[in-house]
Amino acid sequence: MPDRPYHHGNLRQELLAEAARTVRERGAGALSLRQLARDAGVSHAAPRRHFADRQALLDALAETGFVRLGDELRAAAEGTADGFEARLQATAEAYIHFATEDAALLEMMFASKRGVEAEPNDAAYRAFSVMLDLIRQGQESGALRIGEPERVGLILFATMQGIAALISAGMIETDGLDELVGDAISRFLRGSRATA
Amino acid sequence: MPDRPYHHGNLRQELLAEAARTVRERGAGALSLRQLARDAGVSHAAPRRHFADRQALLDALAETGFVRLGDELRAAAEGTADGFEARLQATAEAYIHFATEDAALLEMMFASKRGVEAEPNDAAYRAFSVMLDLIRQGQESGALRIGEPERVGLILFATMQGIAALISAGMIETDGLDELVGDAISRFLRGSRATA
DNA sequence: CGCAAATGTAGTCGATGACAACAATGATGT
DNA sequence: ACATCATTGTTGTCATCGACTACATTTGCG
Repeated sequence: MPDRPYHHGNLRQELLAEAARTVRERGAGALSLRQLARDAGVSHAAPRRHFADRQALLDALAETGFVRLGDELRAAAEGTADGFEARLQATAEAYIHFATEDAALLEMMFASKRGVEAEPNDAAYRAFSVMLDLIRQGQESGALRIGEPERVGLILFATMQGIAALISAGMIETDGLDELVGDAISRFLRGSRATA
Repeated sequence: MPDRPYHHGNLRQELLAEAARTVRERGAGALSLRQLARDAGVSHAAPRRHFADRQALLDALAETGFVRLGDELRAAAEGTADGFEARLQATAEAYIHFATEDAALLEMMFASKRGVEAEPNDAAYRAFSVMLDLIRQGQESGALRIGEPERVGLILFATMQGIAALISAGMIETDGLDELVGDAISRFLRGSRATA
């Protein structure tokens, strides 16, 4: 039986992966650096070599969350070829899917940014830019007419995030969920294609 | 100099008030039962008589938050006499005001409900019912035509909460905020008064 | 080969939440 | 009045945690 080598080799990644698991299953509050260390089979101080403190771990987790969210949104948007409205719908569903699968993570992602001004190149912005691109595309195709893309995208993003929050809060039954999302989207579309 | 009496007399309320202050200024994570006890001038175990554990304190705080949010929304909705759209606008502004003044609390409020199915009579629902009433009123006045009030109210609520989340996350500059909210509202209105 | 940086370990400190046993106070019924 | 009992507060303790320091092992580079 091979004793574990002195150097783990991939500790940072393993810590992040296990942390993501814990957050998904038991929430961010249940996350303990020492417990992560035990799970990974290293000493209690080892995580410190990779994360200056607990918050740094949470921030890194939030960052990977935004990356993944951006990827999933983009995949949904680009994996649907049937025109603007269908793409928008698919993207919204992807967002809601993420939000239901990883409610605690999503909450952390937003919490991690409180009190920090947004940098135009971070993962959060790249996730948002999927919306932006979508909006621009809709405007070119004529499905959308009103407003600067920045603002319209923000409103769209907010709508999705708001629905996600209400789901997390248990204020929306998961039954009629797709229908609700579809309704919100088409309402947004109707409101955005009339002339101002 | 009067020694503090053995019984504080109003510990629960004082703990909640001080906790609200701490959450507002330094976030929910910075809240410690022992620190609260010190602030109130009682022993470290005294809070336990009023809150079974830390989470119970947070839950109570969230509850009072929903009560206050409901009150403020209702005051805004009812304190504006100039017709449906203005009322809607005022309510939205009240929501955003709450969200900017008490970002961490609002986040807590939603987090506290995760994994619990909504009860139709709790404070969260009463806050939401302000929206509901507003929607019904709008439909009677003819300003809104589409959809069951429940669903439309949910979408409206989600839109506000979403904008609030983006503000907390620093993704929305506070400059053009009122304008953005107004835009979101009128977009929602346009989308909801066209025929389905 | 040797040295420095990276990575992991052991030990410690102060703070915390939870709990138990005990004390003071106040309310209630007679 | 007063005995009794629930309420509310106190002291003491424990396990856990995050943060920090000093030290050990490994890896990689010159």
